[in-house]
Amino acid sequence: MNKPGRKRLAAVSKHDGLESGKLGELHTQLAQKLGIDILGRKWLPGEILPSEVDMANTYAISRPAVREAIRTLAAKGMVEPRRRRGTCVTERAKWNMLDPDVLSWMFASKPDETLVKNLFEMRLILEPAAARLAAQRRTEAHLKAMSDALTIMGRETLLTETGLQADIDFHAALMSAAGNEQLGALNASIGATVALSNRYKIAHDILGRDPVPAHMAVYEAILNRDPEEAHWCMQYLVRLAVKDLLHMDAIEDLPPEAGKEA
Amino acid sequence: MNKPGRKRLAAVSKHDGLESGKLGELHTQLAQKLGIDILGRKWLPGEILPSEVDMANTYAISRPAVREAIRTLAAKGMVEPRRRRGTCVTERAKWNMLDPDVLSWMFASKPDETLVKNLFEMRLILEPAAARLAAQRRTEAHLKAMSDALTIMGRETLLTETGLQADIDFHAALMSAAGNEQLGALNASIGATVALSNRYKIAHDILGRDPVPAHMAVYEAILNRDPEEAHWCMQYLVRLAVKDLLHMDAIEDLPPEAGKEA
DNA sequence: AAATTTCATTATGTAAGACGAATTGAATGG
DNA sequence: CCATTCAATTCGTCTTACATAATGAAATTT
Repeated sequence: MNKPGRKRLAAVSKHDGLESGKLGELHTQLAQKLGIDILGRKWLPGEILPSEVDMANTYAISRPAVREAIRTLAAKGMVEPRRRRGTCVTERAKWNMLDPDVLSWMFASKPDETLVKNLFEMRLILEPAAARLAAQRRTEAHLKAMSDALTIMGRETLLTETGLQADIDFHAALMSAAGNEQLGALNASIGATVALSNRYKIAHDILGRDPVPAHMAVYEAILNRDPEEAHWCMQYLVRLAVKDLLHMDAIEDLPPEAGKEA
Repeated sequence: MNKPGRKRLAAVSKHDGLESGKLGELHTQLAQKLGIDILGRKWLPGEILPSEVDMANTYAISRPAVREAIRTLAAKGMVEPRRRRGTCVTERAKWNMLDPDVLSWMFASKPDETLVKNLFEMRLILEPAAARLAAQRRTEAHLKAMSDALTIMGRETLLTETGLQADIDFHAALMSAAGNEQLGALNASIGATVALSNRYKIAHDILGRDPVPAHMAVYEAILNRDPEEAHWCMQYLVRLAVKDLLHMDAIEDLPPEAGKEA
């Protein structure tokens, strides 16, 4: 089966090899390619990937480079190398679906609507709770970070890269203010959603409503140490994003808005 | 500075080298050791780890092994190798605090009470919401998995390894029934907490109350497709665990129980 | 004939040595 | 004093070789 004729060349093989341009290290490129392929169901759980030497030949890179790529995927729970058997794709339940890399690979492989809905569902559960905690635990530094982000958002809108980053920073500062490192680890996924929804709006030219007021309301509730208000305002904010992005008034199966009226 | 005298020997260096016994691969051992050290604050964010060759000499292993270990840590966001600068420990906010390995390293480095509190705080936010979703999305397969787990729990109690596993399985089945893959990725952390609290109880010989009734209540609410009831019952269940493990009636800063009476 | 043991195969795990490339920092020159 | 150049350091990569363990088939024994 294996054609032994094809000698490994200088890492520049136009059609199936990896680019040697400014795309990062080789092992990173391969990890990315494999990750995207696995998430895109080109390799299914339980299947065995080609052996390291095969891959090295296929992509015209060295075996250590292949191994490091596999090591990366293994660290994210996606593959499991074992002697003599080869490297096996693990069951989906073991994958770190919230890892920033894995998330980006998911977006790259299939911009699935389910993924977006799942992420917003998660935000709708987490962020209001985080806001509630933040209202009670925030320090001056957190307030300043959030306030600064709001200022930039107001000045730059979401059309500029810095404005978009400010939006992300706002949510990051809030998660940090919640004072729970483990909860804070979910910020990466939230940031991805924020970026996604904003980029979508820009791409489809739906400037829509000004995002600052809703953020400001959250900020003030946290400033005033009002947990309930913070919770409600954040829920409102996320629901707005859902409405804009998914054209849904609410995510099914999640409880409707709390008692308060808009 | 470098002492060139010490030649790298056959991977068995009693005092500072890595064991060559049945502790897994060398790169895994090193990743583990470095991970624990970093989480234990022996290396602080911003600091540069020893160069790859230095480490290879120190632990009497090969450079590829060192590199694979570093690759593992990099995949979890804990270090960032760069040419000429060396491998730098990243800021804590970038670490995947919910990664199973990272969690286990945290437990190994410092059984911090804050960590336990953080994890239960997260459970108290996530699991009731997940139960609510599960009540609306569960399939027969999910019900069977949960029911089976309950049966085993009732038979084995939490004193046996299988009984403990059944408890974990119950929560895993519930998270799966919630029908959100991203949310489901948090199950690893929840499982760690469940295991932790049960092992703690066994170690301190607090058999305490029978855990089955509370679980059964959650199960029945999900069986009956009653989201509110499921939410409440799960919140009650987690609160019980908090009370047993942390001797606290409630986690501060989180809202008190809903309207219902026990 | 069935079960056990043995052994060769195969893929990952590890080692050693060399070179490439990029970035940092110091030395040099304007 | 600033800019440029250059050299040293460290990660990134390649190559080759051997070790190790697990698999499956063959051979032996019961």
